[in-house]
Amino acid sequence: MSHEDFPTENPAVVTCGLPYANGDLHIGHLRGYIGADAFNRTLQTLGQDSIYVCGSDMHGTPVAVNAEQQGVDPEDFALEWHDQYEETFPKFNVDFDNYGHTHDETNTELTQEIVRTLDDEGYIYEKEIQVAYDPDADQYLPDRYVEGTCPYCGEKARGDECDEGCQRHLEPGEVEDPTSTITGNPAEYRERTHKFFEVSAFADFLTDFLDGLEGTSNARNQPRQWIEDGLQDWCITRDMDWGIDYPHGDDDSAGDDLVLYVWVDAPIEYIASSKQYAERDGTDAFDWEQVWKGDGEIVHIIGRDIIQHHTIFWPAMLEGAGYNKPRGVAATGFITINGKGLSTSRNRAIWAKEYLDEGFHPDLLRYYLTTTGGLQQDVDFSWDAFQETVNGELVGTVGNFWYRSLLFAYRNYEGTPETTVSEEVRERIEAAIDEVREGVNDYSMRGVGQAATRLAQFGNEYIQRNEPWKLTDDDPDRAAQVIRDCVQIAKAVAVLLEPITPDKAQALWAQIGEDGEIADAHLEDALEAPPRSFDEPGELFEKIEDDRVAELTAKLEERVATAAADDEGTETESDDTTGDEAAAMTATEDLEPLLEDRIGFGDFQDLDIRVGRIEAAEGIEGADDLARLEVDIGFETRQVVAGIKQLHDLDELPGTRCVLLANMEPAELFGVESNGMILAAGDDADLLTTHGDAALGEKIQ
RNA sequence: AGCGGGAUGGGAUAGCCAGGAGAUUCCGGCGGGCUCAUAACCCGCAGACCGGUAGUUCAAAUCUACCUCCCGCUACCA
Repeated sequence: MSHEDFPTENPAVVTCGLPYANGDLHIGHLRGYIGADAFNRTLQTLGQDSIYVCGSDMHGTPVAVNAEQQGVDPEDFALEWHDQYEETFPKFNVDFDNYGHTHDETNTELTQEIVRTLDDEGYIYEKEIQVAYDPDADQYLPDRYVEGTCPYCGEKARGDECDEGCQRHLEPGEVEDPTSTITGNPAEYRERTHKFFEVSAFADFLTDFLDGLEGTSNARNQPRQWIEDGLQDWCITRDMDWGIDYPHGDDDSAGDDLVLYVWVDAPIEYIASSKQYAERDGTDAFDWEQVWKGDGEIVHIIGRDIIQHHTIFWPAMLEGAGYNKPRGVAATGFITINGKGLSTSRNRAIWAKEYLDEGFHPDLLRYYLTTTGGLQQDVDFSWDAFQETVNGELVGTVGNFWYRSLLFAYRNYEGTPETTVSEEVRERIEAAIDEVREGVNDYSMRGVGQAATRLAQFGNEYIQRNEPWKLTDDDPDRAAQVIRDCVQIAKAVAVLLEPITPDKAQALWAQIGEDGEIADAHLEDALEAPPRSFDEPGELFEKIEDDRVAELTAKLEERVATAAADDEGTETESDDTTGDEAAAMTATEDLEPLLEDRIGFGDFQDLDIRVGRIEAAEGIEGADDLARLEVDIGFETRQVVAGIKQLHDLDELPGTRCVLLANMEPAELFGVESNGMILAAGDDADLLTTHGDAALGEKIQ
């Protein structure tokens, strides 16, 4: 089964994975939301009737537990994050038609209705399983909140997985000597009746479904294997208070305290949010039931960690409840920072708020995140690469073309020259429009962005090749023609780039004197003549300077290093299987506290630290600790005095590599001049050295 | 362990699904041009035997098998 290309006659719904109401947003999240936003905007420029909806994921154990730890109601806790998200998205031009949350009435009702239908259709059954229970806290413990001993390898294990030992998946009830991670007390097992959704009944359906599924290849291929391995039924209830209650039937004795597993109600928010939009907007404007129950185009853009939820559980639920299934699932890759995995606990991340606080325009990040790699690829973020993209493509190619064309047009014609677009340019723009169409149909936002950038590139080449500045006097007609073409290209670039950089495209739109919103423009408008006159244009993108990048990079690295140092302290704790926490605590307490005062990168740069090699070492007469060293730092050999006499065997030092602060003020100690400072750690003067091939004299940076 | 994704000039990235002239684009390097423009822009050059091995084919970066190295997933952890 293959789908008709976008745009279709049907309404479309685009969604992104729901943010889990439990923490700050970072660029890893943003990548998905921005990608989906750009996808939706592109569909709209194609003329597709399309909306973009999402909502906060409010339920689940992490929210419940974190709220409890803070002594607040889980709803209040989650709503606080929800509010923050809702405020943040517009700042990145992520324009949801509706943004709800899973705890609201619409979602609650819809979820219960769907579950009831699945129950009525016979897809849900009860089964007794062993569930850990904390008698002191008087509550059942979802798997992750139980720790104990792995029955297979004897290592410490979590309730669901032997994460430190044999990696085995553990069924409920398997962990030995269970303790509650909430109270630390021993837990006991109790038999509980839970509800299971018969996913296994949908194997054939899912196989067919995957055959026709559009999107990224990983979202199609991975689930196939799971189906082949045999689908297991899905436990869809939890022993918790926080969540959506299992809908009770009259004869139902089981699910008293049961709420639905968070992954049941989370994707239903896609439907609920669409419904809220339609009801707010009037069903005439958008028919949510057509999309979800009739002929509609449903596209989910998600992270690749939640593929199975969207390609197995979710379509099975939809099928079982008589709903329409997604047309496409696009699973994005991850974001890495400077080549290493993003880690929120280690503070290795670029936070949404942080990015904005640094004063960067959201469109820069939008462009970077959507065009740096394919949707499916992992994308590395570094301030260096960010600068390169912004300065090279947005400033140099797009911005410069926009500005030079419009400025020339303004100065010589006070707007658009009165002539028609040349055939060559019209065809080039049409080709770019086709590239956008192909891009979105291939779920390639990169392709969409590049179609626009390449058109700007053509514009630069075109204006250069025709040199209108030479023609204004010699051949005014020809000059007018060329500039007319350039203004058209500038307008076309704006239309094509709108899905990626909506703000900047709008600014250009205004500069060429167009009324209204460029977001309402269609691709074909790229070929429509711009208004006759416009005002003097301004520059839309500005360069990011090198020292700014250096500053940001240093800031990030310092932060990660600080977090890593903290982490090491805690890691010692958890790695220590004998559980000697007291020792670890003491070790940390002995350390000098970290300085609160931060220094700028400039301050760091003031330190000239070099790689050196100790050539000679001898004690200084009359001094207890001081030694006179000769250190080769490439350019020269320095004499330095260091307080390491009693801590090292001086005879063994020559030949040792070391690290020297070279621009230390000279000092005289015991009559010996010291011309630098050897770096060493702690009271034991553990000498710092290098571990690679750094040449003598190389700067530490 | 199984599975998924990746491995392309110094760096980064496209092409692979629909196999065909020694391969895209960006950054960097070298040389040139232009001066309308944000020291921008345009042109040219150098540079990769497309992770390894073996196949299929007239023809493979593109298909098949095996292998190596990264990243990730394996469902009652959102």
